Amino acid sequence: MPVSRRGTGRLTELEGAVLGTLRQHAPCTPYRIRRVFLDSPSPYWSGSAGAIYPLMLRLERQGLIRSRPDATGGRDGRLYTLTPAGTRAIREWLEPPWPPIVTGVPADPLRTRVSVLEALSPDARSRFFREAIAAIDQDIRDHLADKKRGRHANQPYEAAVARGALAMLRARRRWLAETARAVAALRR
Amino acid sequence: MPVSRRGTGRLTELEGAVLGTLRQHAPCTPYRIRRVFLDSPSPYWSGSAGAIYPLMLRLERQGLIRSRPDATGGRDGRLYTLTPAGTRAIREWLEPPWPPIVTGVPADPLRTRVSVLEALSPDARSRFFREAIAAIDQDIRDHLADKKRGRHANQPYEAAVARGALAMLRARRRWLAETARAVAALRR
DNA sequence: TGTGACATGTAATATGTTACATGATTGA
DNA sequence: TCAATCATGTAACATATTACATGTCACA
Repeated sequence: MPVSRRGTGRLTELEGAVLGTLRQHAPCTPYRIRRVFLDSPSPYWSGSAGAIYPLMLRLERQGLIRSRPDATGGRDGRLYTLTPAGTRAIREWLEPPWPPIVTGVPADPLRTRVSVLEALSPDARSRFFREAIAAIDQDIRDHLADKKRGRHANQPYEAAVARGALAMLRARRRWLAETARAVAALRR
Repeated sequence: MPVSRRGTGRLTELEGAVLGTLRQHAPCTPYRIRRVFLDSPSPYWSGSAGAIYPLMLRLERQGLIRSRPDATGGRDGRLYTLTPAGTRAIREWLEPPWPPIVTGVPADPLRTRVSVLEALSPDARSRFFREAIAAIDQDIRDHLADKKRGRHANQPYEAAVARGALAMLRARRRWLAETARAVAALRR
């Protein structure tokens, strides 16, 4: 699905993320931007070539970015930079007012599944919580390892983003553990 | 975007949510299911007709649901029920192992924006945090009002989902407030 | 010289959004 | 009787995914 509904005249989430990434790395190639998504710990940003290359062509046609030939790499490619209109578009995307999907409760596939959990046997339900908590714990460990390795030191916004991701993982873990207890109590 | 990448042989998020909702309300019309999405406090589930009707036709072709004519409504329509294969598909979708997008850090449009916040002036940054926190506070009030009104009383899983959504809103609010303070400190 | 990682794309496909058309029901 | 809402769809469109084709580079 087109996941991101476009507010009037506004950028989609992916467009905003691409322009924002370009702002930090310009001038750069589409692959450089893909790399940022591919290396991101969030599984949400796939960074697939079929998304990024066509998107950057569209943004250039819209006048938000500009490119020049790039000879330095092995193959021919293009180096992109923001235009003034692109910079304005980023600001408009960043600033309020936002569409409801921006500030509202974020989607959570585990929460969606819990709403259907009645469909499982009691044993399978216990297993659901056990495995989900284990998976989140693994994610938390990965995030902490990243942090220890000094990723984002001296990059206050990236560090804040990492703290935010960690906070969400922990809050979700807490909620799952509580819910597991509540569901186990139902059983009696 | 197709928001949900399909694990091998598995349902997408929307398919899982539709089958799960059907399970709770069967036999019912596609509109009944749309209604659940439309009434959901999460802005993620749009419940647009153009998503639901074609999706249910597909699910029927795949043998996961079955329909019969419905004369009770004003216009002709169809009443759907799950097939045994549909019930199995729900269980498979619910149970581990899950693709990374299920247990990983959920996407958060506000977090994405924070990673680009350098693009704003200090004043605009302050405004960003002020407005974002205000929007979340409003959401929290709405959720509490729903709760007070007794929505989901006696429905343990729905109640757990509501608690989860509230927990995420609060964790996000806390993170935003902390980040606002950290950013304000940078300014000096 | 062959293999795997890096890099630049394109094509076919799937699916969600927006917008529209249509009809029934309800209440002012 | 008019408007709004409920309800059932369809069609055009946008855009992300998967899979593929291709070329370069490092290095064994």
